[in-house]
Amino acid sequence: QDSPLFSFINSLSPIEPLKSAYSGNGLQAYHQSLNVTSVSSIFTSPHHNAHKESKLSKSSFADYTENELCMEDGTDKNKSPTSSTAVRLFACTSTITRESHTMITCSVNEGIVDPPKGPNDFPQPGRFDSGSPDHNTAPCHGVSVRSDLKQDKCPKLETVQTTNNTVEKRKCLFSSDMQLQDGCQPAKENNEVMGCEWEDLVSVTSGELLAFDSSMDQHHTGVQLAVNNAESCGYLLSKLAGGADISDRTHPATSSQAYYHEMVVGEDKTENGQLFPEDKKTILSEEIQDNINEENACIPLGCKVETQQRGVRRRCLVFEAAGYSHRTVQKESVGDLSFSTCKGKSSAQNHRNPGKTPSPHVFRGIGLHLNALALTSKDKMACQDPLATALVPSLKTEQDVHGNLLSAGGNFVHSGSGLLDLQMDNDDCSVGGFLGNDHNSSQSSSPPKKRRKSDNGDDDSCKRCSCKKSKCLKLYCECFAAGVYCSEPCSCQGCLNKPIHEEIVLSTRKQIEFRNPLAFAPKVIRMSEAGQETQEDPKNTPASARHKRGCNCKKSSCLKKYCECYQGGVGCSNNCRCETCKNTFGTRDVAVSAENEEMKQEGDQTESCEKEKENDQQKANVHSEDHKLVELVVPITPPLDVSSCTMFSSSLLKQPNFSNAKPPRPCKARSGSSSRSSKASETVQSRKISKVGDSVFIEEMPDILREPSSPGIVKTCSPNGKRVSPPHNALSISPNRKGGRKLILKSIPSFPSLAGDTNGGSAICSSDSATALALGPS
DNA sequence: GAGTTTGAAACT
DNA sequence: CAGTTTCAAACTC
Ligand SMILES: [Zn+2]
Ligand SMILES: [Zn+2]
Ligand SMILES: [Zn+2]
Ligand SMILES: [Zn+2]
Ligand SMILES: [Zn+2]
Ligand SMILES: [Zn+2]
Repeated sequence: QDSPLFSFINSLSPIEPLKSAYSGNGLQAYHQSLNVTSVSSIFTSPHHNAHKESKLSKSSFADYTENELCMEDGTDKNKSPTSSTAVRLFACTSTITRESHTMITCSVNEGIVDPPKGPNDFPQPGRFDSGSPDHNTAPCHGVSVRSDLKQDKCPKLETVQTTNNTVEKRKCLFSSDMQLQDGCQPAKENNEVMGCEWEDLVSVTSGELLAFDSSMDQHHTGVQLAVNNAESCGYLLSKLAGGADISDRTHPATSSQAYYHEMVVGEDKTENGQLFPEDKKTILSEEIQDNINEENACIPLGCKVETQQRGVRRRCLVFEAAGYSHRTVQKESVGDLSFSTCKGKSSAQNHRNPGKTPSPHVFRGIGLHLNALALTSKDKMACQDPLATALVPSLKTEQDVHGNLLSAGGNFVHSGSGLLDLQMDNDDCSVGGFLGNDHNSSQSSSPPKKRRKSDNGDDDSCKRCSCKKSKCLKLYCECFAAGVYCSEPCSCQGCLNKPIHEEIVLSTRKQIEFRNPLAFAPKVIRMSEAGQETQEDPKNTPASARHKRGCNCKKSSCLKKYCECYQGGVGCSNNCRCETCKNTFGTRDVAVSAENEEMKQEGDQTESCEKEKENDQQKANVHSEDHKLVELVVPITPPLDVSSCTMFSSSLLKQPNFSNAKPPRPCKARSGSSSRSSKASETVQSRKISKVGDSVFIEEMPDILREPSSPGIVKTCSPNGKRVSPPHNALSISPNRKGGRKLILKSIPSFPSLAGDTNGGSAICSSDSATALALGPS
């Protein structure tokens, strides 16, 4: 048994020849061995098998073999339900891409994962089934289509490269897994400890997968599966290699995410790098958006999805993120729309798979995965889908788990993917613009339209870095920092942050990450919180977000983009060391703040403060309202300590990751973004604070994702980028504060946890090799 | 677009 | 960990 796995792994790098086809037999057998009856039943479901098989047959075979391997592994370890899923995934994957590697990995993971899940199995299966049947069929087609597309579009050369990449990726994945195993806590343990959580996770995953299926088609499903699988795989691997111990540590979730990322990333890269990119990317993005929108509805994917395999994967990734957005959207609903197209669409479409919808956002967001997951769960919950419901619980759990366990896993993932994604981002950027636009035009109706899309902006908007001495291999470079490769819009000199220098980029990234694990973690953490429950106000809960590391502003009073907090659209937290903080999104020491702030302003700092104040006021004058709001808010601000919250917020972490990836910011607000932001902000305002917070939050995420530019969240709003944007500020501010307070409580901390998670995740993701490093930390 | 300001990143 | 230098973005003009 083990031997097979090992062999499998070994073989991984090259492509393995698995032989068997993954046929149902394997699965069944597997199931039996596993014991998971319930699961088995689910998996067993003929439907799936049939579908899978059919799919598999269609697609690839090599993959299947892999599946077999997986199966075997699984059997060894036990697993079950998942296996079936995994199988599907594989099948899908295979078909979809050559990425079979990834698939393989996944399969492995799946095996592992499944077992633990046992309990969860039920849900999963159910979900699975629900989704799968219909979807499956469709997906298959989709897959085939994609293949065609790829072939057509991609030149042979590209294909070749891709393959190579894939292989490498595979390796990486493995390595990652390995690492994870080593570093990570064992799934088992977790399971035991958190049995519930674990289960939840699993279930969640399943749910997600299902959702994907429905919405996205097979591809998505495949992706999801892969993800799930990946997670499980990690265990397996660890077990196999290291033995149980490893598995114990690792978090399945984490592993999986990481993998997922990688896979996704890998694809993206390939596509991006090789293919082309933009067009496809754009398409993808669009598709994604569409999907997202549709997702809810369940849709479409096939066609759209087909277009780009990549897209699919991304979508998968997005999922998580999507969840986020979704949730928010849903909750907030309309208001959100303004944010991004997505929202609008979602609102329109939402129905079914709300969670998915968001995915597009996520997609851009990059880092969102983790968060997305969490959100997803919520979303799902919110969502009507049965799956969702089922998932919901699990989702939450997942979040917790992630946070707790894995933070690492989740986080890292993004990092790894980051680079890859980055490329995506570029596309995204543009896309981002379009997102709204495209979607709007075509799909949605939406709402808001986002504006113009493109019009404008996009083009310009997407400026990127203009590095001269860093070669774009240091954090000075926004592209690099965001985990993206430099692209056309960049005006950098001596740039090495390009796909062709992938090795260098990854190695450099690892180094930096090694020094500072949080380096690529999302800067801003958000909590979504769900709000749900929280409810303090009826409205919603706010979401809080804060800059992980806090700023150290001295002269900007945190009122300009010089301040990372402000730029990120979040208020300053206790982590900030700013002087004279006037961050419109919330000042530091809020709680204390009211009094303190006043004190400070008038008293101590008067000096600098005064000046600043004056300046601010001046601006304020312009914006006077804003300031006022802010002030008001300030008092409100509660005293939370973020710290406590933060750590915890593992879930947040996830998001951040994505966010981290952020954008290359590039885009300025200019057209699109600005409009967006403004809209968003407006919306927010109108809505109200509590929501506002969320909305803002959402905005941020999306923005980030979407546009690189937005980074600041646009918030900033100011289209020109000039400094202040009063109105916006005001709007945003209010939300923040309100949200901030509440949110803060929850989210704030993200920092550490995120970092940890992120790091780990990123490491893993990022590069295989690099990843390894990452694992350790968390 | 050039030049200044700014605070993070990098370095010591 | 603090202090300094380097850096590129944010901002100004
Ligand atoms: Zn650069
Ligand atoms: Zn660049
Ligand atoms: Zn560059
Ligand atoms: Zn600041
Ligand atoms: Zn700050
Ligand atoms: Zn501040």
